[in-house]
Amino acid sequence: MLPRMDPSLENKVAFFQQIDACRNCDDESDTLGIEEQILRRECKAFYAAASATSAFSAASVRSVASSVATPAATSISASVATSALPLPFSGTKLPASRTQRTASDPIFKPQNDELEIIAVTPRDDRSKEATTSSLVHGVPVDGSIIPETEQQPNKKIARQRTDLTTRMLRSQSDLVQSSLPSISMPKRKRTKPLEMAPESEQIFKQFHFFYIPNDDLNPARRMRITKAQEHGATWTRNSAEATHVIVDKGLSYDDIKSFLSKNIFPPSSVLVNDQYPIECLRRRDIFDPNNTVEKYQYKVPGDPTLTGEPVLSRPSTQDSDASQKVKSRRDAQPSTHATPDCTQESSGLVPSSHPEEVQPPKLATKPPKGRAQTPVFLDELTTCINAVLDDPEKHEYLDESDPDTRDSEKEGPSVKKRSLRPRGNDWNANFRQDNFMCMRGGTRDRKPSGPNAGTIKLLEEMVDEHILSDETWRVHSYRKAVATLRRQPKEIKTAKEAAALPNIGKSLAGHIEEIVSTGHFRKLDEIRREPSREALKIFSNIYGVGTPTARRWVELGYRTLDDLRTKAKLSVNQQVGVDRYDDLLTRIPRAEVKALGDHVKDVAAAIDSSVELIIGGSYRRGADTSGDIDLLITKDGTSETQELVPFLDKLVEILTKEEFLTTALASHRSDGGNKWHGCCVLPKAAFPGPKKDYRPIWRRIDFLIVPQTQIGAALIYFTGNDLFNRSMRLLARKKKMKLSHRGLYGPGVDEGKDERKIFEILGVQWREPHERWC
DNA sequence: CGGCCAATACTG
DNA sequence: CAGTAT
DNA sequence: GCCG
Repeated sequence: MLPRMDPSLENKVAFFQQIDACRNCDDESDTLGIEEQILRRECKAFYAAASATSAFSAASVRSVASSVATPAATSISASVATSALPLPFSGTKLPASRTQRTASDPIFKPQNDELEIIAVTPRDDRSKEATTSSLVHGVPVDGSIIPETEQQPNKKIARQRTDLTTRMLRSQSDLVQSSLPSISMPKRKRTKPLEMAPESEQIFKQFHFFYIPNDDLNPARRMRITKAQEHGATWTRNSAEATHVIVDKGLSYDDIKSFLSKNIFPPSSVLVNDQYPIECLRRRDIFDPNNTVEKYQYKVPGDPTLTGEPVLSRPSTQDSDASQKVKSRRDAQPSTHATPDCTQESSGLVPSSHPEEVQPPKLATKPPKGRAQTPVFLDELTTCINAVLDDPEKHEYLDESDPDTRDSEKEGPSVKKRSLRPRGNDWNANFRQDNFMCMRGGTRDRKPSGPNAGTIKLLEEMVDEHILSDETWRVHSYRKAVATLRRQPKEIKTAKEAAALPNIGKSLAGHIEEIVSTGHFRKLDEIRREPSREALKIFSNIYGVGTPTARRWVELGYRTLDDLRTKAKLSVNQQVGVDRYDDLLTRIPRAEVKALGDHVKDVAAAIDSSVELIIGGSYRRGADTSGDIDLLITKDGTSETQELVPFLDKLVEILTKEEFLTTALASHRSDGGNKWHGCCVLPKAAFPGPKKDYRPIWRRIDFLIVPQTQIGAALIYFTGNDLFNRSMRLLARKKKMKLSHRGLYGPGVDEGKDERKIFEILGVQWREPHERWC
């Protein structure tokens, strides 16, 4: 699944780049624990009064915290509030996308949406999904499980919220009294006068920061406010003139939405967390918080614009579940769950009813300097696993220690900031005309811009070569270096300059200087000169062939696929890989993935209408094209894989018989065997164009049977992306737990059914499938 | 120096 | 067990 | 390859 999503070399490169980015996540994940703890501690303190029971187990605290972010009970009202929000967030996606996509889909299956299934978060099918989601992944999921967890927490939340509201209002009223928007500070005992930073560092000049809570009672916040003021910011208590709304750590969107809706904030204002100003200072630049690859780093937890979904449906936990699950809609229909409203075409509603909010195209970046003035909605693209990504050091400075140190901390340890390239899923591009670089309908795109674009380009090409050479760690280092380079605001010209940057050592620094000064990268040119290189690339793209085998063949003198066909001894799988070389390397349009999935679902329903099929992989993440199709098969009430084996056998048998499946690549499902790998082709009947033009393209397809008790973990695993998975697993390990496709295990922990709970237990903020691109 | 990009399952 | 794939 |  994940790995194969990018058969082509180019894609591989991109893939690795992503990995790199995620790696950071991983790195940071270590610290996540700390961060989390700090956050929770603060959160707890903040809501102290509200908390009835003081003695919470760590787990309890965690769940409370997470539920705070997504109280189900408030889902409906939340949506309303959200829609009414004056704040323009980025990313909200337009409704139109669905229609567009569908319409343009070449392989659209005319058949009704009957067997809906895919729970995915694809915006295209959003409406449907929402409707069907009721069943959700598993289980009584929505219905039973979630409710429980939410129930309790909600009450607390309510209390907390009240408190918060009070505080916010309080400051608000203060404001009224002292109409002085700017410089006047609340009556705060200012220990020390502001020590204004030099003019050159007054990066916040002309910006008005509105804090939530808008007071400086909290020492940490006071420091942040002071710091901001020293750099030119105006602390405003008038929401109407706010350019930035800075939300304290520990507060989720749900906590503040009612406040937001009760006050007027200019549509151009930006909603960010308390980390944003700090990062601006560090970078000495007002960058677009939505355009950082830091994923959610500067967003408020639960900010509807985070998810790519329409604001409308965002809120409840329920819908999130909905998005993940798939259901066989025929029966699902009646399903339940309330909130028909939400489910009700979010896509349709959103557009028409609240086009405005959704609208604000570019507000994230402030008017003045932001050099990275990319449209806000970009943030969706850059979304990633941020679960794991906070820079601990920074936080620590902020929260508990001397704020000054953070400034000095500029370069050093801050390796984290990585700017991911704007991944372009065309849906993002489509849904608004003012798009830009996201052209590309295939996969990720590369960003040629930037002061170091030229250098980056060559380094990335070298990465490709190193990948082929199987120099894993070198690739790793290059990627990190490229990431660092990518976020440099100025061109790095000398080795000295380069070496001063994190992740760039002596060696790479030299290469960088060479590239900048000569325009060439000799090592790259040399490697490229090797005639065997091309063959190596071709061979390693064959299914079933890795770099060792590819290299071996090259050494044997083979150079073309024909050489292999005639001279090499191929394994069964490799034979298929060679025979269908082009097919298997061809990306699968989203529409086809759906069509293929629908077909399987139809057959599956005929065998056993109670099984559920969920298309995972990149499709579930909303990708425009996929490298293969991953189908998760589960059924209510199952607790062991075995229980589904008969079904899988039957399914494969039928699909093979009707020639949907063309070949099996791995099917030994002896004991724990829980999967089937093979190839399939879209039935001619489903081909949209003239039948004579129909040409079956073999597609890689995987079936994975999963007992309902493990569907949550399986969904995580099969949704990826791999980087995301790795960071999750790493995090689990750091927390003395183990995460696999079967579940999350650890002392007192054994969760496999509920995807969301796994996130919770790990202390990772929930991320919709489409937010799991790293 | 050793770690860094995991955790497993199937093929041969 | 090495290699490949997920 | 970089980092600790």
